[in-house]
Amino acid sequence: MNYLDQLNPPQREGVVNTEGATMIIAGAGSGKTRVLTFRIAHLMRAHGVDPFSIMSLTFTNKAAKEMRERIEKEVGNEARNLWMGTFHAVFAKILRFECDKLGYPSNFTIYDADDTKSLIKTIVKEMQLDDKLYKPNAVYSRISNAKNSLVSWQEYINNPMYKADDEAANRPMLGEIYKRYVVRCFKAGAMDFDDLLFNTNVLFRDHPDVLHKYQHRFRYVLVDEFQDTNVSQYLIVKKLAAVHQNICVVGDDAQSIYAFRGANIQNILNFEKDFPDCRTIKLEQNYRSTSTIVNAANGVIAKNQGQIKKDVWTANAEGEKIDLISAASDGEEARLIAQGIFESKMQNQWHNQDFAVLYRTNAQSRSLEEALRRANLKYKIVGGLSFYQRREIKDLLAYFRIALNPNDEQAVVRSINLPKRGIGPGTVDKIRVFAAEQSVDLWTALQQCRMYLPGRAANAVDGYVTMIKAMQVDVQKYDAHEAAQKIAKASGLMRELFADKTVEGVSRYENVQELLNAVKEYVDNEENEDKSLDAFLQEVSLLTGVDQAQDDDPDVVTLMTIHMAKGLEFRHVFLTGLEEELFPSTMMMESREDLEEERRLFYVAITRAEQKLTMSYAMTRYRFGKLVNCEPSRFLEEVEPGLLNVAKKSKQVSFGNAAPGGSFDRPSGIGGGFATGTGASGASYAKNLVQRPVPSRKPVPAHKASADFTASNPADLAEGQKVEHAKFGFGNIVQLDRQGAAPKAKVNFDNVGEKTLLLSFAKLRIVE
DNA sequence: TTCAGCAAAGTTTTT
DNA sequence: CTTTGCTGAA
Repeated sequence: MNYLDQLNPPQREGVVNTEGATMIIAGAGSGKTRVLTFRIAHLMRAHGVDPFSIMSLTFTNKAAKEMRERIEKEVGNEARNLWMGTFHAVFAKILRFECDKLGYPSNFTIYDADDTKSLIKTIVKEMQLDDKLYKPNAVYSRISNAKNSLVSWQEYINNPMYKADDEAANRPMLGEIYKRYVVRCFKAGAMDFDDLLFNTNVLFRDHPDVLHKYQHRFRYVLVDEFQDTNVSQYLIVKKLAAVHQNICVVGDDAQSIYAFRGANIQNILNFEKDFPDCRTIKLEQNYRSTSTIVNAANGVIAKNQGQIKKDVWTANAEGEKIDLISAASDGEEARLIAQGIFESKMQNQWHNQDFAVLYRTNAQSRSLEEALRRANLKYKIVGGLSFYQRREIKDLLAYFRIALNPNDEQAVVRSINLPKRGIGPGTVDKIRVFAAEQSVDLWTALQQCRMYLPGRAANAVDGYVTMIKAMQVDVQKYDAHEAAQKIAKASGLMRELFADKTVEGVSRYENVQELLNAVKEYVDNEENEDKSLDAFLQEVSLLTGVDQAQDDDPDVVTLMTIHMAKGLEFRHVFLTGLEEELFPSTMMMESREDLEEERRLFYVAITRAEQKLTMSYAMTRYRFGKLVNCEPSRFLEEVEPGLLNVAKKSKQVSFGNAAPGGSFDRPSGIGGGFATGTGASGASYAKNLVQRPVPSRKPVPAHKASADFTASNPADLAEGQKVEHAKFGFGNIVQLDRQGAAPKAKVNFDNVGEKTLLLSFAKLRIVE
């Protein structure tokens, strides 16, 4: 068995000991994916285990796909039959079979974060609560935490501890919101992400026969990235493995970076309690990185108190020192990074794909993108706004959803007046009120609109209902692609987008075409047995940023958040924005645990690098359009100075008296670590650098527009064009900006002076 | 109901 | 800097 020869002793132990409970603590770059793939291959090849009885849970769909491909190489296409995917995807699949037992329709909708937030918003509004206090994000994170800890709304309301907490936070109605939210989702036949796990737990708890079935089906359960599982997830796998006890979890407590989502390192400790005979294996040899990088990472993570003892080491060469770039601004930082990539490419004969630029927040990608574009370096952004989160895509998906589940409230709200059908928010409210008062389905309320709506609105709603009914027929009759095309056409969305000849309009139309292509691809893919639109939608709603179809050109620089980079590796990593308040993030700085999670994030970032690491920070950065002063991150001080190579590129920056071994200049009272203890540390010394003058507002003289005034198509506008505005009179276009989501024109008006107008809002008529 | 125009608020990380 | 939400006019 030659594959066993490719492994070191602990790795081999992890592969061949397939029976019983196993916990593999795998240091960064120690080959845990390799162990996991070989373990599964070994099960199938050496023990003849049926792939249908192996469940392997990963963190992203992409990880699952890669692992499946690697296993396929070992065992052939039988690997297809493995149950492999994210927790959410795998249990959504199981729930589809079983959820009638919980009272859900089998084609239940999955609400994404947008749907969830907008539902919470409407509930808060309906309860007439202060939306400043009950912000959707805050409310949802509270609900989400409850669900991930398996606290139902009943338990939540009855638990005086939660009540006290909420009252202390001035949000006494949270329990009621939780209740209404759950009820509303249930009525809409919808589950949010947390429900997929919560309801799986409910299913297994209340239906022993179902649990029994799956317990016996899955003889082997494997969990990757175990450190990032929450209580809800852990209980599911614990129950599943209770019969055969063949459970293998792989993780690294040092890389736990999802506590904000309910991930619980405690699971690792619980595991040893729940499976007392468990075999614990440590993988400590790092094969990925130079010793410089491994040592730097070790030094950093050693500052954390709570961790499992581990000694990550490497036999790799020392490699280059870690470069540290200090830039005067975020713009300069980006420029120096582009330059750094260019030089590294030349010097090492590396390609674009060998580079990754990592940052803490998505907002940081803008300046980096700009610099890379200017340097002619091809790049891709992983995550951020995914294709399926674009407005036009979500609009069309909303129609798909209604055709399958006409009670999907969020989809109805989204689509009912799009394109404009004369059904405004007032009418929508009336429909909702009727549904609530008569306690009927939303779909029933829509069909009975004549009973409570005035003629004109009722006609409009009737038209909508008729259209949906036709779509429902299409979905039953055709495969996903044909149905999707018919729905896209019938909805009127295509016509509206096609008519829009602006740059953005054209690209939106193309995006919709792209979605239809994706449906086609889905239908043509032999691996997908179920060709219905329903199946396509289920798959799509669980896609993540990393899962997206890669562009045609693989040789590109990768830009992404550190979170997205987990599990990946690159020859040369640039870690940017190492500034107090940004990284570690102010929002995270409420406790020692918070700081330690940020430090683990730093650790993850460092250990992505194979050959070379470059870190950078800027002294000033734009935030909310304001220039803000920044201080170097405390994390920089935690990197052993001997491993650092401070670039001398920027003259504006001094390191104070930072002789080797010294520390960075920092205002007194801040100190290293978290001496001040409060979340406010650091906030005191970041102040606005530039006070921008408030533009004086001139009164706008009235202008009588000509009677036949009509707006020009914004696409026809050009710089230098003479135009007339309905309100401001005549002027010349000084500058056109079609870059952003909202294109703008700067116009110099004869009477009013320069004004910047959003093109979509501008009533500009071209003057010959 | 729709739309232009203006004011205010918002940016952690993700399934 | 962007996006969202409100308001008054048609």
